[in-house]
Amino acid sequence: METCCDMRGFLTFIVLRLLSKKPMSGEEIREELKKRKGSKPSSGTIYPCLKMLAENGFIEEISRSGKLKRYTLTKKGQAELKRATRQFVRIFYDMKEEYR
Amino acid sequence: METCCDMRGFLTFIVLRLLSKKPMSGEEIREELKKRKGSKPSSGTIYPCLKMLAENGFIEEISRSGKLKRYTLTKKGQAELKRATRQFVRIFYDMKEEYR
DNA sequence: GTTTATATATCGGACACCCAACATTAGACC
DNA sequence: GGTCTAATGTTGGGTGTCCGATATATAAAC
Repeated sequence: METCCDMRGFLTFIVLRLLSKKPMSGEEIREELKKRKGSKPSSGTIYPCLKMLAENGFIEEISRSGKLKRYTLTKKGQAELKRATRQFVRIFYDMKEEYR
Repeated sequence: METCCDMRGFLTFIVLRLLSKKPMSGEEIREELKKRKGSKPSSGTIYPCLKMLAENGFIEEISRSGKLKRYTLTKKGQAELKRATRQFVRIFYDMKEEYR
């Protein structure tokens, strides 16, 4: 094994973050993740994730343009993102120095 | 479900980060994680993790004081941490604003 | 309306992550 | 040496995360 730290497990957090900035569709989120991570999550990853978030009231469909189904955060989703962000900062507060 | 984003999957990354700053033992790492996350990883979590990292040459035992077995990063571990940190920053570059 | 392309959705399974419980080791103290 | 305590180590299993393959829906092009 040449690498560790594959950084799984933050997909829902990243999705909430992206949707908090602007409404996005599954495809748009996949594209954004490709830019950031280098690899595009499969459709079998992103749509179940969106479905789960919607079913639990964190996000909701806001518009449909063409085939694109865009989501945005609900109040509950905003609260969850806030909570998760606090947690994130508590864990990684010393990452600050890495951003430059 | 009231929360999502449980932020699993970053344990090895966090461990490498901690060990890059100073040698630490399993117990010391558990304590530090309790401070940051609020919950202490179980011994069945931390020791297999350290074992895996050691077996793959990312960390090595550096000293033994009392029962404490302290580890530090190897060259390979430093390289992996650097790679993972780049990845992390690429994904979360826009978290910058959250640190204040 | 048929074909084509693209976005969305579902399903099964592989693997990773972590915990709880239990077992072992090593030093401290007598 | 014997006992106690704390750190380390091991095992089994539950759950989460993600992928690849497959299926469906939608709109555009013709």
